Amino acid sequence: GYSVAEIYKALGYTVHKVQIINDRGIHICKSMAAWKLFGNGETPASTGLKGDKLVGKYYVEFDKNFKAQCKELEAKGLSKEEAEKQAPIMKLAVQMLQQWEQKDAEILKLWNAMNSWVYAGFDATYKRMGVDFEKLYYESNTYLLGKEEVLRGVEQGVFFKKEDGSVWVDLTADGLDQKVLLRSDGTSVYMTQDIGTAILRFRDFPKIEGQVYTVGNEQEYHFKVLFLILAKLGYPWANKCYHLSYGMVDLPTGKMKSREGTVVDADDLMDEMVEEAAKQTRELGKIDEMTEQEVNHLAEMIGLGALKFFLLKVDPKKRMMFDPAESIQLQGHTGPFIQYTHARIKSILRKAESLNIKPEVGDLKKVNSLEPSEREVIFKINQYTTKLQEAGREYSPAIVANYAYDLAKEYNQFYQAIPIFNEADPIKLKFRIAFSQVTANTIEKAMAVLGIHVPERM
RNA sequence: GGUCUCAUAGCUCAACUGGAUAGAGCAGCUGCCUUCUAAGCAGCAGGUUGCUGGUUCGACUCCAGCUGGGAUCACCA
Repeated sequence: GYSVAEIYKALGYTVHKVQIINDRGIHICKSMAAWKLFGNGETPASTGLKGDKLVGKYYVEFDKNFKAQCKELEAKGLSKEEAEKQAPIMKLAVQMLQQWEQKDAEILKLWNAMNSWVYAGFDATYKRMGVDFEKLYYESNTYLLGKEEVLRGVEQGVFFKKEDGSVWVDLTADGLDQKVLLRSDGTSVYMTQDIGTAILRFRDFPKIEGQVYTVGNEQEYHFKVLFLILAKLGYPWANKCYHLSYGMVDLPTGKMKSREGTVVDADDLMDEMVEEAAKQTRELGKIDEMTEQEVNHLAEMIGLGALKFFLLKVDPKKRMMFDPAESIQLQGHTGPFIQYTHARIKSILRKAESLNIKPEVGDLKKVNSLEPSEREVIFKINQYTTKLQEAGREYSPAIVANYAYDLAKEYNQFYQAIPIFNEADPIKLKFRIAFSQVTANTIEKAMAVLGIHVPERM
């Protein structure tokens, strides 16, 4: 999603990158409940853990205890549903949610503390990845507007109220079901909040034409419903909202489940990749004239480049297999392959400069006398804009990623086939240096769209 | 069960939206560093594009059916 925003920026659009933060609801309360029971007052400061990790730990802790308690209750003869309701730890979480909605001071304090830990943790991770958002939306704020809108919808007759007080939308005419928008006790659901968030965004950024939601494909139904609701409420931009539904990531060991803690941790992954990059850089003996700081900087660039490229090279709409062992690869169809090509070109450009050879495109009629490998590279360079447009149309950074790879691949073939500085003809020599420079620039641009930096040497 | 979605080399992925001999990487095998960085290049091997039909001059691509994965259909988020 982030890279799609960068694609549109590169195409000249104005883009606002925003994020919704789900800071409301039972899932936070689960962590809170487990922390209260087993936390012994732990904080990120006291444990040295990142805030999001600490809260995540108690989310897993909750699930563990919850399951154990359910099992116990089921052994006593309760049904599964009954046991899930009666489990003491779940009762505590539900109670906390109610207290939160009633603005209970003590609960709000704990909620504030744990949320701030999570955000601080996320911030650190985003910062390292080079991801930033212009504005964050908090569900705990936006649900109120959503509620207003739903009630307005009832007045206008696009939604209806049942006897128990719950509010519904009827989407059977659109081939869908009836969906609840407000619970019988008047509290809001996930959908309510998203209605508010959407409207708020169009108020905050009046000039935008539409919105792209980058959310996993398990929420396809949700967004289908959301956009229909927005249309029913009379918002003309409703049909300019698009759900970029990305496929889930599978691990060789099975599915990722946050509740069970079987997720690949982004921070750990980045550490591993950077470490591997540093190791290989040292083994290849490329750090001769580099300071320790420069080596670390390079390793960070390569490690993160490898990771980002690995994730972005496949079509986001499809389900992908993420094999950590394979992602750590720095050869072949990878980010470092492209970074390496860039570094080599830079090396050529430095040499040309030291020899005082100026890049010059010269007479374009020479195109006919081009070597095949030269023609391939130039052909590829010229595809950049087309590919970028295609990527925008398809909402697919993979198109940019594979373009950058293809360009690097073509250039490497030329590089191998024709040693530039052996060329006696100065016109050809200058021309080759010129399109080498353009290649490097194009690689840099394409990679920048993906949030990947390219080094001067590696 | 309804709806949606996916299936391409041993593995991970491409294929300009219906065009020529389906391409890369990894893994395996062979070569290439006294020449701009070998994180590279060249080559070998690997395919009845899940199956069966249909439309078309032409199908990985479109349609139907089947098989097998996945998602979703909560007063969860």
